[in-house]
Amino acid sequence: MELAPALLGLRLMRESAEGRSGGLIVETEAYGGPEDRASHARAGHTRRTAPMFGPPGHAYVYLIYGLHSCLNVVAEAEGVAGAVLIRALRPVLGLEMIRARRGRPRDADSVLAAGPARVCQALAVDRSLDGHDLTRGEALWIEEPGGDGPERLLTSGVLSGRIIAGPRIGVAYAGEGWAERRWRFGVAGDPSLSRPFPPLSRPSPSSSRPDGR
DNA sequence: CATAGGATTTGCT
DNA sequence: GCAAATCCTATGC
Repeated sequence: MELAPALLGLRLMRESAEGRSGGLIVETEAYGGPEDRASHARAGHTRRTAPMFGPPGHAYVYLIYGLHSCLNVVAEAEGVAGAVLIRALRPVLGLEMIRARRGRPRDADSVLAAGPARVCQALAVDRSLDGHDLTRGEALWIEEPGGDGPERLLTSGVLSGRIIAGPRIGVAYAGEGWAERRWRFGVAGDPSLSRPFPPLSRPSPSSSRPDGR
């Protein structure tokens, strides 16, 4: 859980035959172990979820709806299930490449990786990278954003106080309070968020319907 | 062994 | 706003 907000502002990098591309992590979601009814690990240690129980800092990449890949960073010590879904990036490197992979020439740069499956398509991440070590700086890795440019605006100092939390997306089925937990984190106001965060509201019976979808 | 459904995106109504 | 696309895991008989 602590890892999810900590990843905000870091750079996710990809090196492939086409060259290097990457972006700043601006939205994440935390998933727990078997006790978390919204987590893939709810079914325990299976072939598919094995990376979630593996060493931290490795990737857990799965296929959803038969066509989209999603990337997680394994979060807990080996043997303990937990992972952080990368829900959105702000693209900063290899824009041409990213645009070509996405195949949507008319989209604004900011939305090219605004969504967990878009992140994977933008950086050409698929299940061949399932279990990949993200700490070694090869093929796919996470690093501190150095240098200058717009990235500096997202480094930790400025970032603190700009992190917002909300309920996780698409887990209404979980019930028992797991669906309501605010384990989705994002950089407030960032143009690359996958969708808005619901306003933090006092229960006002008649007026609103804080949906989340 | 059969089947239901999903941590999503897109395009059309 | 709604449904399709499409694979594979998990679950139940």
